[in-house]
Amino acid sequence: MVVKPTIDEVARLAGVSTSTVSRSLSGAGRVGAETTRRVRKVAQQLGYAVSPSASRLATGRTDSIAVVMPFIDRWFFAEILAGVEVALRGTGYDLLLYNVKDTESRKEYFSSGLLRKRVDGVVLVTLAVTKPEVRALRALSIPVGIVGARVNGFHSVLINDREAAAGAIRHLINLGHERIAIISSDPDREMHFTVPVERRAGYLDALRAAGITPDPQLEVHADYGVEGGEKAATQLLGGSSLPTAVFAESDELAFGALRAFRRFGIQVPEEISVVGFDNHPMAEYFDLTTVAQQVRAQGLNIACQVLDALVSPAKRGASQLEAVTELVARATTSVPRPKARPRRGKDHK
Amino acid sequence: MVVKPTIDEVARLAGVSTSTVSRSLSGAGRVGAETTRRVRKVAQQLGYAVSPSASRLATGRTDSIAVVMPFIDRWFFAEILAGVEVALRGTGYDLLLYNVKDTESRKEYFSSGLLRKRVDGVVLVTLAVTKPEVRALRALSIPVGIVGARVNGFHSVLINDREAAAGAIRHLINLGHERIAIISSDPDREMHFTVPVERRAGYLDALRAAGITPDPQLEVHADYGVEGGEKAATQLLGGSSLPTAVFAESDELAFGALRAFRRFGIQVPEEISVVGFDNHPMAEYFDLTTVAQQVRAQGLNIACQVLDALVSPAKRGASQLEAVTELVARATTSVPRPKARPRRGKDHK
DNA sequence: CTGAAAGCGCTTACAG
DNA sequence: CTGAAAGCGCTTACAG
Repeated sequence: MVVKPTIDEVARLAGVSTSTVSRSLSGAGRVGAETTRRVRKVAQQLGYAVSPSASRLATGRTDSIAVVMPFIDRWFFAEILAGVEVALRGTGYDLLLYNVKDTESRKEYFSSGLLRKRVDGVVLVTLAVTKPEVRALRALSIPVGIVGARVNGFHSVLINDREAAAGAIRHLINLGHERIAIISSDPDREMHFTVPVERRAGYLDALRAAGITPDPQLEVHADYGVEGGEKAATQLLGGSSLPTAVFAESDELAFGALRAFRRFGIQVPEEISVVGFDNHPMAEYFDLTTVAQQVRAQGLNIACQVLDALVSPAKRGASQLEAVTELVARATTSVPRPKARPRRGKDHK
Repeated sequence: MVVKPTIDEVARLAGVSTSTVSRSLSGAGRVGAETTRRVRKVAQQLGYAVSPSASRLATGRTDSIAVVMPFIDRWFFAEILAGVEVALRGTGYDLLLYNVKDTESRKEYFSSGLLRKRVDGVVLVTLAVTKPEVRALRALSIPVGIVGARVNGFHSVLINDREAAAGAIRHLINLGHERIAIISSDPDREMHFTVPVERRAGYLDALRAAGITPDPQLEVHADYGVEGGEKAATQLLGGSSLPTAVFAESDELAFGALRAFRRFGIQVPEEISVVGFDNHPMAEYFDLTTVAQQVRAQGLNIACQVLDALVSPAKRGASQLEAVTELVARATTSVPRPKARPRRGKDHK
């Protein structure tokens, strides 16, 4: 009825003090059951809602969690966000979304203390935070969770990118491949993501462990997304000696590679094997062999860690979790074709 | 330095009153340039940040915008969200993300006045709000924007789904198709999305306008996503008479259909044409003919409308915008194969 | 241009 | 179990 019912209205109509109204509504206990019921009913009828601002000022809490990520419309990030949201739902915490892209906006973002007094906890997604940023975050003295990296004192969840990538390569090696190419995103980007670095390291690890000398010619960089993968794969095809298998840093790059191969009439997996990473929803569509990780679960997990730290600040030790990965062998990988005479340099040219 | 610098500290060190500190920091003017500079410097050194809660309580504003959507990890929604975020960035408004799924949580959500006193504006994404929900939103008396629907008094941005779908069908009809199937998502879902209804209506419009009698046999429903499309297309193939073209309500469904056809050895577009809707990033990959819409731009747009209403509440008339769509003809559509004798019922059986 | 003071709407010791 | 009152940290008329 009333446009802006106040706590005093409720108190008056319920015949109690505002203190009692507050206690009844917050369920803080120590209020008679009958009184509580009456107050709640009046509040309901009036459509009274506690003012979050006032409540926050009085308690010092913000009941909000910030999710900070460099992208929000890329599959991985949207998935993480969805996981965090699920964890927060029903807890009473609001989810504040922040997008920080370039290094510049990040600097401003973290140093300006934008987060200060604004949230009770932070979830960072795949942000390779710099030293000063870590310091700024620590100064907030609130729980910080981070997906895809490990930082001392922060909660974290991540996969072992390096080992998982190595596993993918071993899968190829076990099949008999020796000339294995890698399509990875450019690590020299401003964001300093660790994924390209780690997955490439795993690639090298596995090769070396098998006594295979990595061939720099078989390494190509790609821009983000399917088109990037297609371009990179095409570049690979232009090289002086062709690989028998390709490891793409992400499924999206792998999809692009598949397209390039199809376009050039190269049979997968007969002529070339392809393995991706992530188990993107479309991976099954393409029957792509890949390394599966549970992205959404990671989002859920990190949010739970932060929430938990908020509830019981006692346990000072920030938990560091590792999410499992699993090689999913599908139809884009097989044994290399039996020592086919290299067609090129023989029949033509 | 200080863990929790207060405004009084700043005032003392700057040798002014807290009022002046407040005015200097908010840039509300009427403060000497020199004073402002000094105050700002002190605040900076102390690492002082205004408390949003206190500020909000004092001003009555929340400087926050809520984005409410039924999904957050689906392409369309993530894209909208990204657009909204871009619009909000740098404006000082926080972006609160809410996910309401089933009807039940929605009822609770809107009626409980969770939004009340919590945000200055709301963006609803593809939520076919019910009458009571509209009422609850109106009662908030804050600007409301809605993507994908039109509601009296609310700002909106949407595409003409019906007409755009009809355009896609006309494209097929112009090519010579008459037996055109439709794969649409089930409109009887709890969320009451209008998209399936509208796009199907456009499909029927175009058929009728061309004097083609719609064949219920050519209508199939699909679950969300690629797999849903694949299943639906397969179902279509099992029908008694085959279509020469298929219109999928979304590109994702179309991708699934493409896969089904490939799996059954049916050539696209030679044997069957396929047209999707959305121009999903992967549409180009599949060379899919589709109806393009600018999703991110719609998110940006609706946020701008809401922001604008916040700045100048004078203009009471909520703006209703229509985003343009465009048929992108690619390689999955062509003229139907020349009156091939229906193979089935002749050679076998 | 600047300051003293009231007030925003809650929560929470402190008494009872 | 309940109430009166202080206080959370700002902003903003109101005076000057």
